[in-house]
Amino acid sequence: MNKLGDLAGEAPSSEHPKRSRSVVQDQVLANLKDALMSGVFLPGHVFSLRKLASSLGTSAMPVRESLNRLVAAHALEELPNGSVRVPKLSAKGLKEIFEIRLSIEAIATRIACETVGPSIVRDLREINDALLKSLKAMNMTEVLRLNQKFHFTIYEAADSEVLMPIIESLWLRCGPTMYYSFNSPNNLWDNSGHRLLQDAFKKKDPEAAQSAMVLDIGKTRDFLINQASIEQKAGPFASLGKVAV
Amino acid sequence: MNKLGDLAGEAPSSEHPKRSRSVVQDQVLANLKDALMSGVFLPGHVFSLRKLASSLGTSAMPVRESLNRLVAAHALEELPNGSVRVPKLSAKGLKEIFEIRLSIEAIATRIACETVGPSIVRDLREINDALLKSLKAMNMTEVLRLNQKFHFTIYEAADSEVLMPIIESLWLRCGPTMYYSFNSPNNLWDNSGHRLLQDAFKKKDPEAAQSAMVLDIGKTRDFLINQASIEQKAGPFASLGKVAV
DNA sequence: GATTAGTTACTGTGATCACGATTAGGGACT
DNA sequence: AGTCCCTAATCGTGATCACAGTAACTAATC
Repeated sequence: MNKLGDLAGEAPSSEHPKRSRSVVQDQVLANLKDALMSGVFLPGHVFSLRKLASSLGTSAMPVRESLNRLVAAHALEELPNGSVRVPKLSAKGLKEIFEIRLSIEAIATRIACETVGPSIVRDLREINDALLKSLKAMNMTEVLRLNQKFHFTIYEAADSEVLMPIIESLWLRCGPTMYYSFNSPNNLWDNSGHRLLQDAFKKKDPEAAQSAMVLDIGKTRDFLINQASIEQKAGPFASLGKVAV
Repeated sequence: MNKLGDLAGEAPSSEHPKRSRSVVQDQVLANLKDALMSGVFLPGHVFSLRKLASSLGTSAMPVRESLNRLVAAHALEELPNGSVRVPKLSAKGLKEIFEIRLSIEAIATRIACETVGPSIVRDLREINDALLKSLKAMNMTEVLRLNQKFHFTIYEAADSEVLMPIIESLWLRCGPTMYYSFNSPNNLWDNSGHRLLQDAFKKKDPEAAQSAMVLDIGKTRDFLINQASIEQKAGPFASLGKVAV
């Protein structure tokens, strides 16, 4: 499973590629973030600095700094020997994260609904239409990607440099687990939250938008908690072996 | 301004110092965090990798990783040329941070009051007594340190790996500005919030504790916002530079 | 055949260097 | 005296290396 993304696929032994500024580290970081959100790495996966570097076609330095940033954002956790891995969320930790997500994303939703223009209504509808189509095709990877896009379209509208990093960190933390759980068979996605959200933004009703977001996240949380208790043996919450990179 | 702390002051050219594991980076990071919270660096201060390294008696590597982590936590911000500096908070940014602090720390306070044992009452009283003493002596550095200890005693009691990193990040972001503002002459510290908090924990009343915390943070916010408008010319709120991503 | 000891490969860490870009400073010319 | 250009110092970045600790694997011994 080489090459996480389409990062400059040249051989490491080639001559100096034209790099203007620190694009390398940014690309590596973006790649890793995307991979985490998309469920490329399972919870518990341990990263190897040199292997990751060579698989990305770069040296260890940019990977070191990227992993360091993800550790600082608690998207990855540090092992006693200094290695980093994708955290295995306990049921308690998962519940905590969603508790905070409820509060923070509710605030962001209210602010967004208070300040944003009407163009967001169309954006949200388009995203949700695509989501429903992917849901019908049972393409859960795409469903999760579009769900993320739906939520972040709202949060970006809040235009807060304080809220956004917190929300991103929370999503990075529960992303791997979410991906894992929503790939299970008995998965029925409830779209009522998204509908209520669109209605609230159409009517520019911040209170309604806020409670709709609380409802939407609450449903996701309940599903995940339920899955956690089902998959307690083989799921990402138990001891699962490492996955080759 | 050499030597932030008492970090291994040996000459870099000496023989191998006995280092068991990655204590160096941890010490550097702890030093920088402490310095930020204590107001050693003013908002706008630009860091130089090599100078910081030599002033700390180490090489560039541990400093690089520490600064990187602080950037990831938004405690420092990245300039277009890759240098990092202490952010100059705009009045809007400061207001946002305190808005989130109100929500997050209120939750942490409620959880703490619900779960923690009675020993916290004594701890809080001791800290607040020392705070009042330092206040009488007009030792504002000590007051700020004890205020931080008071708050974090509560937050640590909530025992959450989700809330604590968020709270720490928020304090790191507004720390330099707080230190700067509270060193001003016309500063009267209102201790009523701390008193109400202690009462609430004594009676184990989570709701009262939560609203007392909201009150306490709100008072600090109002004072800071007021200071911001006073010092609009020369203070840390002056012409806010671009905010790099 | 099971256990233990020894060796080998691999881990992150810290230090150092080359590179390109940016910046500040000084000198010369108008 | 003011302005402009050139140079030198400094910046972060990416690559590479030595080191110490650890984990795993192999081989020898009981």
